[in-house]
Amino acid sequence: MHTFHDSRARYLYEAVSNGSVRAAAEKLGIVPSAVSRQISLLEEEMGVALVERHRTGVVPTQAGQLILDYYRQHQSHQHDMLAKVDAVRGLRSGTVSIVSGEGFAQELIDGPIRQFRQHYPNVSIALDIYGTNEIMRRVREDAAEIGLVYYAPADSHIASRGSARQPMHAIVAPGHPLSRAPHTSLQELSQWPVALLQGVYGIRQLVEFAEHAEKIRLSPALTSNLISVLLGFVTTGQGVTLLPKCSVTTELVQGRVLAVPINNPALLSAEVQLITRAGRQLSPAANRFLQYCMQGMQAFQEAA
Amino acid sequence: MHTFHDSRARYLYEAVSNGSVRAAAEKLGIVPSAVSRQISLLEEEMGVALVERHRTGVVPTQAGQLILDYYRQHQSHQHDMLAKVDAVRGLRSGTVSIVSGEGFAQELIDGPIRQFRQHYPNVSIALDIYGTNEIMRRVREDAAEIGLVYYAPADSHIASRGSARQPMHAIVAPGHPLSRAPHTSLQELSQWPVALLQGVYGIRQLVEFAEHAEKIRLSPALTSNLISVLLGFVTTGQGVTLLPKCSVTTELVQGRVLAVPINNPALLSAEVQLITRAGRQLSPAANRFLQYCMQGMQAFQEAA
DNA sequence: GTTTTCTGTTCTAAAAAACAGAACGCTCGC
DNA sequence: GCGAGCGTTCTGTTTTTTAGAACAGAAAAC
Repeated sequence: MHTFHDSRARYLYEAVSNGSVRAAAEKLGIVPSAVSRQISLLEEEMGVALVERHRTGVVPTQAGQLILDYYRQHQSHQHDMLAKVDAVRGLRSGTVSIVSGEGFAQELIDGPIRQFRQHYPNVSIALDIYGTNEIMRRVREDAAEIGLVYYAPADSHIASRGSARQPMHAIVAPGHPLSRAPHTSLQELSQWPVALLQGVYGIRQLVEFAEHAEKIRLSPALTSNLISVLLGFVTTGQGVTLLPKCSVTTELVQGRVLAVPINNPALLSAEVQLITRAGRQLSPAANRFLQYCMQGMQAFQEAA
Repeated sequence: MHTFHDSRARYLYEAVSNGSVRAAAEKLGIVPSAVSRQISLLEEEMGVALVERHRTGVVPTQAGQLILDYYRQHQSHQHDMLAKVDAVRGLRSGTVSIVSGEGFAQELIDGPIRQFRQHYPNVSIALDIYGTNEIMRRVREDAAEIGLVYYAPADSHIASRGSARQPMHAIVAPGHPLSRAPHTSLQELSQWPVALLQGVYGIRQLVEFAEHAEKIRLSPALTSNLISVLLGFVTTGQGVTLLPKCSVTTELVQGRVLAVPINNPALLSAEVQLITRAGRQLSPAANRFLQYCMQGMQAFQEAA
């Protein structure tokens, strides 16, 4: 028995459904001889008669009935599958996976994610928080489709799909001596106890780059892997930390902290990068989400 | 979206399963470009990318994965269907439907049906008992595949697939005056009370034909639609009945009745007919059962 | 840095499959 | 007998699929 051709089963189905080969041919928009031939070929392949030929038309044999039952079920399954694919294509289904640094999570959730979910409520979003290196690795290895990262190291496997300037600021408590200053400098900051992220984070790496450029060394009084820990250090009046504004938007509007610009070329020109793996074909959902992110970043940059 | 080609889904499946287009091509015994092209066509039809092309091979997208899931399930269903068809073809499944007169049921069950069931235990047999006219109608209208009928009227829609001489006998009880006679005649029978089947039965119609030919009228003391009723009339010593031997085999071997030949051309040349609808393509099972019936009839005729 | 060696893809011509159209055989009912 | 309906068969034509070579890209080996 050779391979079964489902297209031929359709001819059998139409012939039996419409009662005759000629009626099936008319419905299918082809000539009766083609229908007859395909049914004959199917019978040849199956090694058994599938229809009885009468003067009045055709009726299925036992074997033919089995194929018809199969064909109807098959059509149903195919229809279901096509609906699922169409849902993915039409962004009525699917998942978009994002990895970002902790500092962007709040902005993402309150901005692009909220908007995207309003338009495509059935698309699931996976947002995972990691350090810079892990973000790069996950995007590179397709564990996530989209990455949002600060101070991304150059990587030929990674493509930047957009960026926004996010200058580093000194984050201080409202009563702090620096809170009134219009701007500050690394030199000035070195006089205060400083809390910084761990070295695996891009924010920290950028700070170290600036330190190196200015030949100034900030001795961190506290390091952590969570921004909220640094903010606790600041809000309790123990010192300052260095973060982009977007990482502390909530605390800024609440007045719990203040952000003071830092006069340093590297820190001023710092950017947040929207990345994907180079050459990757993103899912329709991820592609659309990317557009929302780029719009959000543009708006954020204009507002700043 | 055009019609979905399952054959193309196979190329997608093999490409993903084997990790690369080239490996799929080798497994399928075709050239990689053909696989690549078919996948591209499928993507074009679906309007969405189905695989991501990497240096190392291909991996499915979300939409591609949906098609793969569908394809695996589809393959399973197709396999099941093919197994069922193969079972019908190999007589490991299916049904053969038979209609016969009451007089042949016992012979059928103890002969062809028993043998057929030994060889093909998984084929179901439907044996229904009707009068001659109803048997002819059911075979003609495909309500049954095979008919076994006595004194079948000519019918262009009905094809005789075999026949056996079954002379009509006078059935009498052991103590009856006729029981010792080597043969009898219609004339002689008219002297006794007679039990006959209803007019719709071929046996009765044959008797009436013989009556007409000899200008003798048997006035039936009892008519019934069941042979067992006639036999009850006979075994209780109330009179005689007219039946072929095969209708009373059980009672003959038990000695409960005796069969006396009747000197009448029509009754002597009576035949049982094995019939199917003319031009009908019988199922494999019915075809085989027909062979068993023909063998059985031949053996019965030789024994008689 | 260059070459090699894997990917998948594209292109044109050839092979295969499906189809169109006419003619045929058959059966029924007129 | 004859027309009308059915499925089938046959012979070209059209469409679809495949073969084969050449190409582009990227990683690994030289």
